[in-house]
Amino acid sequence: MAGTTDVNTLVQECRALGLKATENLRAVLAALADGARHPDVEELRRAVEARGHRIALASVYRVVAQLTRAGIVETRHFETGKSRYELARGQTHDHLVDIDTGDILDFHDAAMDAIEERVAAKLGYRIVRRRVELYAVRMEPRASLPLTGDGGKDEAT
Amino acid sequence: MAGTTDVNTLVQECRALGLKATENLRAVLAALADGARHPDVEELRRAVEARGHRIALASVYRVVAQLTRAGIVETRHFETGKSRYELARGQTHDHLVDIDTGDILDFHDAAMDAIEERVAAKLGYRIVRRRVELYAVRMEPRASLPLTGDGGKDEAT
DNA sequence: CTTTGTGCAAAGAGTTTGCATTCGA
DNA sequence: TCGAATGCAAACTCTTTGCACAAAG
Repeated sequence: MAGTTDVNTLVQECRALGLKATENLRAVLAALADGARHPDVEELRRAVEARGHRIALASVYRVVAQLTRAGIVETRHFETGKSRYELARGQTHDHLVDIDTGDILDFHDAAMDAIEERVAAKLGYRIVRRRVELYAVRMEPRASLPLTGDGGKDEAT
Repeated sequence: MAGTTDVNTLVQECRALGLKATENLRAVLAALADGARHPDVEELRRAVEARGHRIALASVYRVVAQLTRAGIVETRHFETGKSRYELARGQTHDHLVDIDTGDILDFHDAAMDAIEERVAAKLGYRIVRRRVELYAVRMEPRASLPLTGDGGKDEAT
């Protein structure tokens, strides 16, 4: 897992794709690799500057756009009006947004994919990309259920 | 189904909720009831003005916001950057977006709902709202499959 | 008559872009 | 050196808001 998010590896990928390994690029990748999971531009800029490197907001936009085109970053549009970014780990995944805290959990469920494909096929379509977002609240823990040790059971990363 | 989208009925609902039955409200409801399925503000304004009633863009925003609060309209945020609006028919439903044409098909699948709930429960959550969008392309029709009669099979309205 | 809705223009948020300068290969 | 990347500010798109006026109940 640490290898997947290794910054140097990501920079290599970028260079292989013809991008210049600039300080901005490195810093954005580093911030995405071990910062908050789904930062927006401002958070990303703060994360980069927290690493001691100044960057203009416009450059953050340009770098993430570039990385998105390269397939290294995914741009998400939740219902907040602003875009959020995350490293594209190979595994595609969906999101569950905790309405109360704003936390975003990643998950993946093969059966869900299968059903979606079946539904699309019935309509005569082949799925190219999907967006599944579950907006939810924590369930009241029942006394009979364990409280800890399963909260992050299916979460990615 | 025709009864559900009857404008007078919708206006009654609005009045019952304390909204004033203004010309703008009526015209927007009428445009939503029998115009394009998922108009954005501009399209909605054009549809209203095509009915011979002038309306300011700001008023379209205000009317749809009001109707959304009232639960009569649903505001959708696809990946285009602009909001789209539709009448909230009782049945909640998901969307399949035709990448090539921009067409939006509505569908609903109980099994999909069930799986989503199961996944959320496994993470310790109860779903409040969900957003499922499938971005897809038309399948090449195989010679062995019927061409007509199933394209719109599961579509709502 | 009072409350709510309306139009217009201005403001706001998020994002993109033109241009001169800097930097990586 | 040369093309790509950067910073800055201005521009752009979508949406909201303040205010004076009009209309609904």
